[in-house]
Amino acid sequence: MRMSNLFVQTLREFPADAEVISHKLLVRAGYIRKLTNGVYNFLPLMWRVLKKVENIVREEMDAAGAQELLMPFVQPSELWQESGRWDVYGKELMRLKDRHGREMCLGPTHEEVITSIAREGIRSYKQLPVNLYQIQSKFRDEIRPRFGLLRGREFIMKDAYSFDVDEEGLDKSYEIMAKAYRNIFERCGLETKMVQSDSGAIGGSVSHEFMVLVNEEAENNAGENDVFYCTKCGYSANSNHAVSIMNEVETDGKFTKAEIVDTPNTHSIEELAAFLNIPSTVICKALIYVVDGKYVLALIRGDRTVEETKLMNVFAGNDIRIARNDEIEEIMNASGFNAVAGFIGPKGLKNIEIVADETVKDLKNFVIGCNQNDKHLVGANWGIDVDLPQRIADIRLVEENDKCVDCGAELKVTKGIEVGNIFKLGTKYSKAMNATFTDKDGKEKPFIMGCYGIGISRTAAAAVERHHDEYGIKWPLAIAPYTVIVVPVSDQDEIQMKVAEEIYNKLLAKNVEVLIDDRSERAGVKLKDADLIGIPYRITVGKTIKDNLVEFKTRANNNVETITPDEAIAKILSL
RNA sequence: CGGGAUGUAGCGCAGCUUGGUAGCGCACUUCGCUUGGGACGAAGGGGUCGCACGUUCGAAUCGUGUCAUCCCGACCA
Repeated sequence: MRMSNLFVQTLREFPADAEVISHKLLVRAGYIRKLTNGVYNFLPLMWRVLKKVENIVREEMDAAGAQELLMPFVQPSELWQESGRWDVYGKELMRLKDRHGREMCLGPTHEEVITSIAREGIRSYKQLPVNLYQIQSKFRDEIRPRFGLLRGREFIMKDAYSFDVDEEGLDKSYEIMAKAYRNIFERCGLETKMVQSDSGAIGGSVSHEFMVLVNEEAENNAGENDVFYCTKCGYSANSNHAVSIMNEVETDGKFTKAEIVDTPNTHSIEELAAFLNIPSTVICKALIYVVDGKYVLALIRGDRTVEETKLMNVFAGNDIRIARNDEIEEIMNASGFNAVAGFIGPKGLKNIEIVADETVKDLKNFVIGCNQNDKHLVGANWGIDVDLPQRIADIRLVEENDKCVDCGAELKVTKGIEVGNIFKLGTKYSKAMNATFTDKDGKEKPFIMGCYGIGISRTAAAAVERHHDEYGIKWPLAIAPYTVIVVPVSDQDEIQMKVAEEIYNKLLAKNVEVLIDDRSERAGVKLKDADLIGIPYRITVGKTIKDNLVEFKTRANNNVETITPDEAIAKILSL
């Protein structure tokens, strides 16, 4: 391709509305252009990159025995009613009505559709196992789209679904996918970590995410997830799922008798601890949440943080948020109190589910809210002054330097970009949608399902996050839009142009994806653009051509060699 | 959904306080000159100042509303 013909517009400056580096660079280098909030045009260079990623995904999925198909982007509400998700998916599901008033939605994922395909097409265990996948645009009406391609509303995704006769088969399918995913990301030039994760709204039991770890110190860190990992064994998990063994702390408050004391204006644990001159570890914190519209009181040790996903899962919920002040008022009124946040306790509260984190079990002579403003109960003990809730669970966020549950070594945290995930769905959808097959024993059984996603556009953006420098993108070879760019320094120089054209034509003849910068621009412009766009290799034909030498630059490490044109061609052909 | 900010040419911005009919840099067109790290000169083209209503002789500028975009928060009581 000739640069003079290539549809690309590089910008001298970064776009004002971009925050993270992949977004800034992809816009500035002319790969993408925003159409509206969270929705982007993929321009020719970007489309080449996306096709590269797609093809790697295709090859590995096909090699793993999966079969590609394509399902509709618009789906009828009836299927979602069947699975039960029409009412629980929330506002992320883009709903619309057709001209007859029938409710439809834009597909955010395709469990329902694939399940309907399976129940019509698969009758016998002899047809199993099977794994079907597609690569397609998805739409999720995100609360807050951001970070360019990393969290858009419309994005390209590969979603695969496996069907097995039993759990054993699912385990096998799951393993095959995990292996395929490792191959895919490795081929894309991305180092990933497979971490345990919450299974979320999709449902099911076991799930893992593939995270591209990003540098904690990087400015405008694009990693939206916290990943806890063991420094010794292989344990790693998303913060919404991570567990740990905690370090020992002081849990005896040493208050000799239980009494209600004045604690004016101590709205936070820090203020309360400072006022009473005690460590936060002898305070029992009480937080009111709303899970699927129902009130929940969560108790946790004062130095610890509630992990909302874990809390939500205790109640098998779909939605969780902290209660608003007016809701707290409502609860208090219903129980005959008037305390505000900061002074809440479990004792005497009505019509509320109470759950305690494991951290509060061992508290002795501790401090806890008593539903009276500006007062706390000190010297409290479970069973004497306050009842220990029936429901005790791990609802806490793991912290750095907690210990690994598998080996006892220290846990560390890092930021990650989730580029893929794999789920064991089990029979969640097949049962709900009555999707069954006839097994060997002649009985009807629901399919045992798994689902497996890869964000194609996000993977490309993550590659930019990981591979760039101050001058621009450094595409990994496998997903670069072009392999090499030939740059004649001066289009006035006949010899330079002639040699550049020769190199270009020889590479073209060998089916190399090659660009030639034949524009009548000054050298600086052409070289800056080549760096910005991030083509892995550059062959620069300049003055030294009179000695039959060109410059060969490797963008990944910015190494420069001076070699002959034939040597340069040979290097490219040997890649 | 709450809080903050911003909407002026394709991109990045100034002008607004103190109303008088729009400007700068990049990009674009033509000519000249230049060609190893985003040159230079000359001449051009391009904007209902997000939109609506209001105040005024007169609104990019003041007021009200609305839409859009970006950031922060969705949180530890």
